[in-house]
Amino acid sequence: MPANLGELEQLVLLAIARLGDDAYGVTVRKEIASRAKRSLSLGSVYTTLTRLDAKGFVASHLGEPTPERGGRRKKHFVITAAGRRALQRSMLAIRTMARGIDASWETP
Amino acid sequence: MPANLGELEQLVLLAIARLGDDAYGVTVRKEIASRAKRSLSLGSVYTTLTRLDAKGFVASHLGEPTPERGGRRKKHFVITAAGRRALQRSMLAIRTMARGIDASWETP
DNA sequence: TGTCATATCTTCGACAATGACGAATATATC
DNA sequence: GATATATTCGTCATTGTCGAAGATATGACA
Repeated sequence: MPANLGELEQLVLLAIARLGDDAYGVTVRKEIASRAKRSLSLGSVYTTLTRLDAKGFVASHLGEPTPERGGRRKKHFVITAAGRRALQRSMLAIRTMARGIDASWETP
Repeated sequence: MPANLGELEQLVLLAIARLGDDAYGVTVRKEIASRAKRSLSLGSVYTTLTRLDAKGFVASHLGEPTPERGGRRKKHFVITAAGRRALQRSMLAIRTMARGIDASWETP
């Protein structure tokens, strides 16, 4: 069970790490849009979130209803230890391949 | 047609960049195995190579038969300008998301 | 000198995993 | 109830992965 991560899975995992407590569907999507300059539908985000959960790479818990104009309760996500390892492995693979080629591939 | 790259596509592209003149199915596979510590079948490599070609991210040309113990002719690959751009975009997205989180995600 | 065995490489065919949406559904507040 | 906020569903496209089949050089040898 090698459990490799797809590109979007990596982005979502990173967004969660970056958002800390405030990581849930809508904010994850926003973070990816603004940071990675990549727009995707909420459906895509949730699908990925659900799959990461199924693989044990993230854990979730429902938040309490917030006073801000009602609406359904938020489902917050955090990265698990396994998710952290998987992400590090993925990123290391890419970095290792990229290191030492042309300067333009290096981390700026 | 946003043309995002999958994770394996990124690795294959990087392997080609790294191999220079000597990039073809077998060597690409070896490079990924030894560098990225990721083993995959030749079939997987060729499938990816073919798809990248179809998208115009790599170009190919057949090499002359080499004297070394016969065998079919090699199909050499090089990255195109479009491929280079796509790869840079992909890597930038990940890097931008990764930057500034916990120190453990940073480029070592 | 033909043709066969074998080493090298690439192509095929099939199916699993990921990516991506839009529409449907749930649930707080006012 | 109306509406804003969030998540789940159903579906299809793209990417990832193989194993097996096909192609083609060379070397051996009858």
